[in-house]
Amino acid sequence: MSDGTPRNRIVLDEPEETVEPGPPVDRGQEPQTRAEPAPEPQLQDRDAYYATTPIFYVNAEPHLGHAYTTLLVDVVTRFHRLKGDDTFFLTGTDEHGEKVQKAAAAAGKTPEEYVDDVSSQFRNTWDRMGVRYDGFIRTTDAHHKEVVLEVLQKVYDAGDIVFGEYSGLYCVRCERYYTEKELVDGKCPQHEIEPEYRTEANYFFTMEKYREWWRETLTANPDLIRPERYRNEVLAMLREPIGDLSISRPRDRVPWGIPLPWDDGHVAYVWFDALINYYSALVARGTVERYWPHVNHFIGKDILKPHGLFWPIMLKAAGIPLYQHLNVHGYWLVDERKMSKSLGNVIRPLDMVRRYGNDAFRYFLLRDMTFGLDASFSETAIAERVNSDLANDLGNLLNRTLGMLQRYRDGVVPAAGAMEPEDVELRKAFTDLPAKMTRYFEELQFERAIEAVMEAVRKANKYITDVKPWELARDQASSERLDTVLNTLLEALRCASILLDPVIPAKAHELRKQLGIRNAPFDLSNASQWALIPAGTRTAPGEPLFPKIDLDALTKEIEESHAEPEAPAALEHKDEVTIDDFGRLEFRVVTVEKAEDHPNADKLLVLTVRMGPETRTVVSGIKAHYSADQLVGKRLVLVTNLKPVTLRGVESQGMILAAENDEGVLSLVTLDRDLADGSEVR
RNA sequence: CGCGGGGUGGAGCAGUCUGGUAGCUCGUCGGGCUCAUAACCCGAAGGUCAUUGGUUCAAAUCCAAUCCCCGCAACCA
Repeated sequence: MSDGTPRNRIVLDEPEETVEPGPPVDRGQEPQTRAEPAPEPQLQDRDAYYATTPIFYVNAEPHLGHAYTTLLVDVVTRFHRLKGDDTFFLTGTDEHGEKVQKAAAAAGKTPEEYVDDVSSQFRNTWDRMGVRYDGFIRTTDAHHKEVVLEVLQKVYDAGDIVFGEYSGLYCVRCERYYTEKELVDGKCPQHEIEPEYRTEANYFFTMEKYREWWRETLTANPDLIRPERYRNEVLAMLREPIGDLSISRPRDRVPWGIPLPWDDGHVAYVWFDALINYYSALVARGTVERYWPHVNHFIGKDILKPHGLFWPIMLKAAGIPLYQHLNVHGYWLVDERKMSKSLGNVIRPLDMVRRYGNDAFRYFLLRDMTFGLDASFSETAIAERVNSDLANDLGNLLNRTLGMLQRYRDGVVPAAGAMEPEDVELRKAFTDLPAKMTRYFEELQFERAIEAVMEAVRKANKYITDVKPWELARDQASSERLDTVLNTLLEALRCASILLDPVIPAKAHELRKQLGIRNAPFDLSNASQWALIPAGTRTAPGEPLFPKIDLDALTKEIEESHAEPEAPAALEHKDEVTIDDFGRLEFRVVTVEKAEDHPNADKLLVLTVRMGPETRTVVSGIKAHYSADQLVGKRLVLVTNLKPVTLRGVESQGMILAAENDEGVLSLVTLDRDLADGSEVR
C-alpha cells in the first residue's frame, strides 16, 4: 500500500525561497491558504455526517461550556471532512422566551436589538476561535419560524396538542394547585381553607401517550443516547409518568415568541421552538434527505431532558425520523465546582485563547475530558498538558528532526533507502492510526484518539534515541542509512500533521509548512501511506511550533490577575421609584430569638424574631451561609409588610435583609448601634 | 429513604457492561544520550482499587449493606 506509486502524490510548494515562515501568530485565525480538495467524489458516494451543537440561549455571553461543545463538534466535523465525508456542522442561537425578553429589558433594549447583539457575540467568538461551522441558525430567522409553524400545525392536526383546560383545586394563599390526595378534609394543608376550583388556559403536548413507545425504542437501540449512563438516566425518567408538556405561554405576558398557528393568543414555549432548529436548518437548505438520517446531536448533560425526552417524542409526533445519536458530555469543573456566574469562577474562552493560543486550548479540552464524564479545568493543567505533549513531544520532535536535516542535509528531504525493521515499525505505528482514530471517534473516545497519536509521536522520539542519527552522520559509509532515517522521521511528522489537523488545525498547517509541504492537499488516507514527501523538498524551519509555557511566570500572572481588581462592570439598575413608592415598604429592627433548620428544605432556616411586642416567623434562604446557632441574639433588619408566603410548608412573615456579592457571599444587614428591636428603618 | 453520578499509587484519570497477573499522563528518585524547546530515552519507588459482607476456582469488575463527595430537582420574601 505504501510502496509503488502513491496515487496522492504530494505537490511541492511554489518557490520555497519566498516562503518566509514569519512568526507563527496563533490568534485563532486559521491560515487562509487552505488546500483545495482533490476532485470531489460524487456526493452520493460519500458518507453523510451531520453534527449539531445546541443553539445557545442568548441571556449570557459565551462561556467555557459553550466553547467546549462547539470546539468538540468542530473537531469531530473536521475529522469527518478529513475522512472524506459529506459533512454539515450546525450551531446557532436560541432567542425567544421570557428570559430573553427580561434580559433585553434590563439592558434597556428591544428584544430584537438585544438578540442581534448577543447572537453576534457568539458568532464572533466562534469565528475568532476558528470554528468552521456550515450553518448558524437563529430561532428568529424567518425560515425557522416557518418550519416551527408547520411542525406545530402538523402535531396539532394529529391531535397531539390539546387545549389544557387544566383545572384543579387552587389554594390562593399558597398560589398553587393541590391534588385531592394532598388535601386534608378537602382543605389546604397549610392554610386550612377551601381551595377554589380554577381553570387555566394552556396548550399541552400529549407526551405521556408516547412514553411507552420511547421506552421501547430506547431499550431496543442502546446507542441512541450515548454514553450509556445518560441513556439509563432517561430510562429512569421513563419509569414514571412524564405527564404532558405545556407548550404555550400567553402572548400578553410573553410576546417575544412564535405565535401558535391556530391561536395567536399564545406563543410557543421556547423548548418546542428551539429544538426544531436542528431540522429547520436543513429544510431551509433543502438538505433534509441528505443529512437528517445522519444527525448527531452533541449536548451537555444539563439539557438531557429536553433532548432525551421532549425532542424524540416531538419528532415521533411530527412524523420525522428519529435522530441517529444523542451524544452527551459532562461538565468542566472549576475549582472542583460547577462553573457559574454566582461563584465568580466563569472562564471566558477568549481569555484562554489569548493566553495559550487557540490550538493549545482546543487540544487541552479534547485531551483532558473523558467524554460523558466531568473533568476539572485549571490553567496549570492546560500549561502542563501543552508543555508535555505539544512542546516537549511533538514540537520538539519537529525541531530536532528539522535541525538534523539542516545540519546533515542542508534542509533538503533525502530519498529513503532500504528500510530496516525499526523503520518499518515506526511507519506502522503511524499508518495504523487512521483506522484506530476512526474507531475511537465513532466511540466518542476523543481523548484516546489523541493519545494514540501522541503515543506514536513518542515512539518517533524513542526511534531517534535508538538509531542515533548523529553517529550515522559521522561516518560517510552510513550516509544512505541516515537518509532513510531522516526521511522516516519526516514522514512520521507528515502523518502526525494530518492526524492532528482536526484538533490543532492552525498548528498542523504550520507543521506542514515547516516540512515544506504547505499547500499539499491531504486527507485521512494519506496518513496511512508513506513516502509522500518528494525527495528534494526544501524544508522551512521556523519558530518552535509550541513554545513552552513558563509555569512559574504563569502562576505569577494568574495571581496578579486575581489581585488586580477586575474592570468593574456597569451596575444594572432598576427602574426609578419615588419616595412614596419607597414609603410603602416597612422595615424594622428585629432580634433573633430562635433559629432552627427548616424541617423539609436544604437551604432554608426558620427564624423566630422579636420586634417590640410582636414576634414573627421568618423563613430565610441563608442556611448555606449561617448556622442556626450563630444567628440567635443577632439584631437584623426585617421587611415587615411583605405578603406572607409558605415555603416548603412553613409560613414566612417577612424578609431578612442581606447583601450578596458577585461571588455569592452573603452578609446579613445589622446595626452599628444597639437600638431596641421594633425600631423602624428608613 | 425525591432522582442521578462518583470514591483506583502524591495529582488528574482509564479500566467496571463482557470477572482471570491493576493501566495511562504528570510528578518524585536514579541512570543514559547530546540532534533538540533544560528537551528526549531507560529504569525504580509508590496502590489491601472507600468500607464490610456475600457469590465464585478467581472480584476494582457481579450481588447486598454502610460511610463520604458531587450534581439535578425542590427551594432563596
